[in-house]
Amino acid sequence: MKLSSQAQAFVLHFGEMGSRWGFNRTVGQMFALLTIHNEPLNADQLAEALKISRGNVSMGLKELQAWRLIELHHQPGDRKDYFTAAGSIWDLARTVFEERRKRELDPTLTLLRQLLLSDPRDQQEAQAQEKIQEVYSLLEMLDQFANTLSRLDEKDLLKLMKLGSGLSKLLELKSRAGITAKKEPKSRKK
Amino acid sequence: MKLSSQAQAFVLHFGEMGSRWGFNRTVGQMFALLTIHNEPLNADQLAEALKISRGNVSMGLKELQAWRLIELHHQPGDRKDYFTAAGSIWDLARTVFEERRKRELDPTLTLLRQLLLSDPRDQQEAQAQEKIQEVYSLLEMLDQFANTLSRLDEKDLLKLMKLGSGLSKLLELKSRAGITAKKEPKSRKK
DNA sequence: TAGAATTTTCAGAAATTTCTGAAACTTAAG
DNA sequence: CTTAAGTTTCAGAAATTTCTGAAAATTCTA
Repeated sequence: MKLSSQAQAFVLHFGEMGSRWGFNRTVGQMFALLTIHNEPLNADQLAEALKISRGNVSMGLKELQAWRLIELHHQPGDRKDYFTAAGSIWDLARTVFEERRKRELDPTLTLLRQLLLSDPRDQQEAQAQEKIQEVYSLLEMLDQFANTLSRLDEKDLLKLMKLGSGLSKLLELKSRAGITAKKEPKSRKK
Repeated sequence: MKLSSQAQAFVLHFGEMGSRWGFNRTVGQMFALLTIHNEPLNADQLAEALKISRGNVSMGLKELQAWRLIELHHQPGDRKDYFTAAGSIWDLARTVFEERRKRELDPTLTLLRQLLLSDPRDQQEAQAQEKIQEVYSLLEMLDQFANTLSRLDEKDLLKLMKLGSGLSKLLELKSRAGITAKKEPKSRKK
């Protein structure tokens, strides 16, 4: 396994960025490598290509599986486990997005929900709780929105992201849309 | 400065989540505290409330300023620097969003752009570059979209996030919208 | 069932990040 | 000026995270 300088740079960069994206350097590198490499790779190949220990590869693969970013394959007549990136670039991006939502939002929502249960003992606490409520409402909405985006199919997602400044125009339209939509009985069922 | 157990929990949690959101524990705590506390706080108060060193507070404040999340105030007749969260919860969320986009996307886009310049030497490299192109296109679009969202005013943003499953319906409408919009000359100027 | 091939685990080493606190620096007041 | 109040800096200590590699566990083959 020799990496072209292109691949090398790509892999190293993803290693560096890894921490910002939620995993550590070697996990980032492994993911990057599995992403640009078309053929499945086994643990030894990864260890060799990235010059890291076999044990580290094993842990990294476990983590990438927890992220649902890679999948296991087998080559006929070979007992080794081979891995590839799980799906297209789009699939991967979507998965990262969903996983990050889970990890970055859910625990906070749970805590805030809890904090909002008990009622404030004094003025001071009342004000704090108000703020907590604001933070909660916002994060809750964000979470819902992220959810909505996750559910869009690729076509719609693409359409949405390509809208650019057309988005606000579309939103303006929105209030009228309900009416407009009703006015257009286009297709009945389905 | 004594924190209610509510505030305590809020602050500690933001400390723990900090790393996932892009800053370290104490910076997360400082930010949380400035967010729920309505009055401006000075460095000594922060250090005392969070039981961390004065030096650490100074560094943390610098970082929060780099994130544009806090602002400096002065109390008449007091030479100390006082800080508050910069704006409403919405403002803060928006700022975090923008800063994260900068830190998580921009460096990668820059690198990938660069990698795409040189042309592949062999089959292997060609395939890798294809993948890199795919990743680039996706991240570029994501970046644009994040940009678009950042520019929306609060009203529109709220509308959009509240759409839920209405979003895909609105998108369906989109193709027709261009026409519809032109057909409605509603208001001329302003 | 033995043993060979492969993967996983995990204690401690190495690397990295965060934090402290004393000293240096800055600014305003007297 | 000189001094006092306040802030920043930064070397090294402490804490945390990551990584290694040998041993244990698992799985397949014969």
